[in-house]
Amino acid sequence: MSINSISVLSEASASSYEERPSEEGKILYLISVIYDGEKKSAVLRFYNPNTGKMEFIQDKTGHKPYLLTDASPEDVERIVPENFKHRVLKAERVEKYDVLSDRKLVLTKVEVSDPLAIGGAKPKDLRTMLKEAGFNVWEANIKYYDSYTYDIGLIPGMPYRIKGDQIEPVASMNEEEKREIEKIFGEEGEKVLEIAFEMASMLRHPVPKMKCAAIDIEVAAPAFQVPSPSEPKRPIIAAAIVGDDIKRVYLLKRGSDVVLSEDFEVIQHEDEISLIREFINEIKKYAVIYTFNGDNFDLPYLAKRAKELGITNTGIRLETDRALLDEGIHIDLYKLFSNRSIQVYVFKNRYLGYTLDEVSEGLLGEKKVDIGSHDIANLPPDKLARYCIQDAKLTFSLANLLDNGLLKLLFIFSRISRMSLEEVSRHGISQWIKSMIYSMYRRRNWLIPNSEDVTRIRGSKTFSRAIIKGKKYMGAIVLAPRPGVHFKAAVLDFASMYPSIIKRWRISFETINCPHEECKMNKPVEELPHWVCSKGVGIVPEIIGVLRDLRVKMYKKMAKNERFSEEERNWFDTVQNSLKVLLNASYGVFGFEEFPLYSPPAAEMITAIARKAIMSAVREAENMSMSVIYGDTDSLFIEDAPIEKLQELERRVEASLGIDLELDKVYRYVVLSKLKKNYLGVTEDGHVDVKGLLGKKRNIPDIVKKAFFETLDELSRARNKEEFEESKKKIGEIIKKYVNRLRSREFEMEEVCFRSTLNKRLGDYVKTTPQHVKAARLLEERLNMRIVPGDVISYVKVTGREGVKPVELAGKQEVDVDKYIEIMRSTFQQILDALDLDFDSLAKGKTSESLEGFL
DNA sequence: ACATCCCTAGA
DNA sequence: TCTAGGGA
Repeated sequence: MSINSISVLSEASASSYEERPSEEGKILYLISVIYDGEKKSAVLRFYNPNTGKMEFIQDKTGHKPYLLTDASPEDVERIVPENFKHRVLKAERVEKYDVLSDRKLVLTKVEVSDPLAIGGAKPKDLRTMLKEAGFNVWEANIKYYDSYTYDIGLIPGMPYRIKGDQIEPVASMNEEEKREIEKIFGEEGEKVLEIAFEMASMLRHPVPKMKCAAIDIEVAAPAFQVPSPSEPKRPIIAAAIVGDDIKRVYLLKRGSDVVLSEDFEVIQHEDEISLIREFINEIKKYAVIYTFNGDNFDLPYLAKRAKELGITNTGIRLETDRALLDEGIHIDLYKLFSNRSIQVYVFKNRYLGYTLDEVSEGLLGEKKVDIGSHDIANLPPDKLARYCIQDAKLTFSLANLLDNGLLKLLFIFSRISRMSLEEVSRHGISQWIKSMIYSMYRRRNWLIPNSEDVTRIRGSKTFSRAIIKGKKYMGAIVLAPRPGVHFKAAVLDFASMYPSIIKRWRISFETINCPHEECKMNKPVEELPHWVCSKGVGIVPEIIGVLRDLRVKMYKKMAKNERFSEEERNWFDTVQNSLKVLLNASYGVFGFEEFPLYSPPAAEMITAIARKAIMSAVREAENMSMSVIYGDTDSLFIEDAPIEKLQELERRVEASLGIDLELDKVYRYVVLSKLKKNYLGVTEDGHVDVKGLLGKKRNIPDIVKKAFFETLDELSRARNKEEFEESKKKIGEIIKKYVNRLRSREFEMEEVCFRSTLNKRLGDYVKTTPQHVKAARLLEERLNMRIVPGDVISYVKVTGREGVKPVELAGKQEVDVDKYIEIMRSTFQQILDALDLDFDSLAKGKTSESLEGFL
C-alpha cells in the first residue's frame, strides 16, 4: 500500500470525535498541566470540544517534584536541616543512563512536597543546600509541570479518552499507516522506528474547533503617559472584543454622547464596575483569547483594576511576565510575532517591527486608527470606540491568518515539544527543541545533563576560524559567482542539508568527542580534531532524522497529492511547514550559548561537513565537465547541462556522500553579479527571483525600487538570447526616465524616503550617529514625538550641513537630487555589470555599444 | 535569546 | 576601519 492511499483524517476527524456516544467515555484535548499550590499536586487542564469549556482533572498518580543528586540518601538526611525535613518526602537510589560518560549511574532521587522546595524556598532550597555541601545535582531546573508532563508521558495538544478514572490516548494509527512508516523507517533500527511511530501518530490527529476572540482595552491616561498595570489608577474607558460571532465595544459613559455604529455593537456603561464585570463575563465564553501585548498590559491592567474596584473572580491569573486565563487559552500575539522563527519562516519576513501597527501593515495591509497626537482620554466617544475596536479587529485578523493555520501550527509545535499552547506561543525555538529532547530523555530514563557538564566533558573549544570577526566558528561556504548572464542554469541543492548531516554523520552534543577510545579514529573531516561516536549512542540524530524524513518522504508528498481532500492537504502542508521550522533551527541551537545543550564542537563539525560536501559536489560536477557558476551553503548553480547529466551527478553525489542532492529549479537565465548572494534569475514561467540586490532592500526609496522593478519586468519578458538583447536596450530608457524625474523633481516626498529601523534606544547610539538616528532625534526635538526601538524612521537626504531630515520636516526643494542619482547608480550597477552596461552612459543617453566603438 | 556569511552607506 | 541595517 502506498502513501497515496492512506486516509489519515477521514477516520478520526474532529467532528467524528464529537459524535461518539458517551458510553465510550468522552474525548478531551489536553491543553496544559498546571500546578495547584493548595492541593500540592499537578492538575491536567483539558478542552472539551462538545461544551467548549475547560475541564480540570487532578493528578491521581501521586507524582511529586524531585531532583537527582550524587549525594547518598544518608547525605541528604544529614544535610537537610530540621525545619526543612517535612518538605523532603523521600530519598531513594535510582539508576540513570548518562550519555556523556556512556555509563549507567546510581543516583539519589529526592522527592519533595512542593516545587519551591527544590528551587525557590527561603532561606535556602534543597538545590542550593546540596551544591553548597559539595554535591552535584541534576534536573533541578526543570519546571514542575514540564517534569510531570514528561514523566507521565503526556502530550499537550493531543486528544485523550476519559473513562472514569482512566485517561487514555485516543487510538492511534491503523495498520496501513503503520506499514507505510515501516516502509520508510524499517531499515533504520528499532529505536528509529519507535520514534517514527510516535511522531507520526502525534501528527495525524486534527486540531479541535475552538471559539476564539481578540480583546483590547483603553485606559484614560494623559498624552505621552503610558498607563502602568502596577498602578491601575486610571479608569478603563473602552474595552473591545472581536470574534467570529461578535464585534462589540464597551464604553464608559462620559458626557451624553451616544455612539451608534453599523459595523459593530456599542454598549455604554454608566459605571466602570459594571463595564468590567460584563467584559470579563464575555471573555469567559471563549476558549481562546488573543491579545496584542495582553501579558504585560491588557490583562494585568484589567485584573488589577478589577481588584481595585472590588471585583473578585476575574478568571485572570497573573504571573511575573505573563497573564493566563482559568477558563481559556490566552495567546499574546505580540510575543508570538516577536518569535524569530515565526517571523522568518512562517511569515517570510513580511513584517519588520513587532508593534500591532507594523505587523498588521505587513501582513494585513491595514493600520490602526490614526489619532495623531491626540489624547486617548479626550477622544470623542465614537472615535474612541473605533480606535479600540480596530485594535481588537486587527488582533483577531492576525490570529486568523494562514486560513486559521496559526492555531494548528501552535498545536503541532505543542505536541512535538510537549509544551502547552501558552508556553509554545511565548517562547523561542531553542526552548521548544530543549523540551522535545528533555521529554525523550525522561522517557528513556536517560539523565538530562547539566549544561556545564556537556561543555566540560565534550569540549567548548572550537578549532575553525570564523570569516566574520566576533563569530565563534566557521560557517558555510559561498562560491565566487561567475559574473554575467547564464542561460539554462540549473539549481541543485542538498535537501535540508544540516539536518541531513546530523542524521547521516550522527552529529550531536551526545556523539561528539565521546569517551570511547575506539571512536577517536572516526573523524568525518581532517581539519577538526573532533571525533564522532561510532557506537550508535545518542538520540538527537534519530529525532532530527525522523522529523526530516517524515517531512520529505511523507508530508510534503501528501500535501501535493490530489487524492486527498483539500482539508487534508492543508493539514499535511501545515505539518510539513512546522517540521521545516524545527529542522531549520536544529543545527543553530548547538551554537547558541544559552541553549542548555550548547555544544560548539558539534556546531562546527556540522558546518565543516557541509563545506566538505558542497566542495566534493563541485569537484564531481567539474569532473563531469559541467560548469559550476555559483553556489551558496547547500546549492550549486550549473550552466546549460542536459538533465541526464544532472541526474547522474545527483546519483554520484548521493552514492559518495549519503545525503540527497536534488534538482530544485532551472532558470531560463540567471544574471550573476560579481558579488556573492546577489543575483537575479528568471524561471521558465517568467517569474523573477531576486536575491540580495540593493533594488529589493526595503530601506531604499520607492522611486529607486520602482525603477528597479520596471527593469526586472522588462528582463522577465526575454525568452531567448535575441529577446534578451532587446531588453537590454529598453533598460537604458527606464534609467533615463527616472534620472530625469529626479533632476526635474517630479516626485512625491514619499517616493524619496529611506525607511530604516531603529534597533536601539536613541540614547544608545554612542559610537556613531547613523542618518536615521539623526532624523529620529529631529523628530523628538521638533515634533515632540517619542521614538522607541523598533520604530521605522522615514527620512530624506537634503542639501545642507546635516544632510538628512525626517520626511515630516523636509520640503521638495531641499531634496539632494544628486545623492539619489548616486543611489540609483549603485543599485543598477549591480546588475548592469553583469550585462556589460554602464549606468552613466545609459543615463546620459549613450549606449555601451557606441562607447565600445569609441574606445 | 537558533547559527554564520555577505553587502552597502556613512561616520 | 568600524558601526549599523538589511539580506541569504
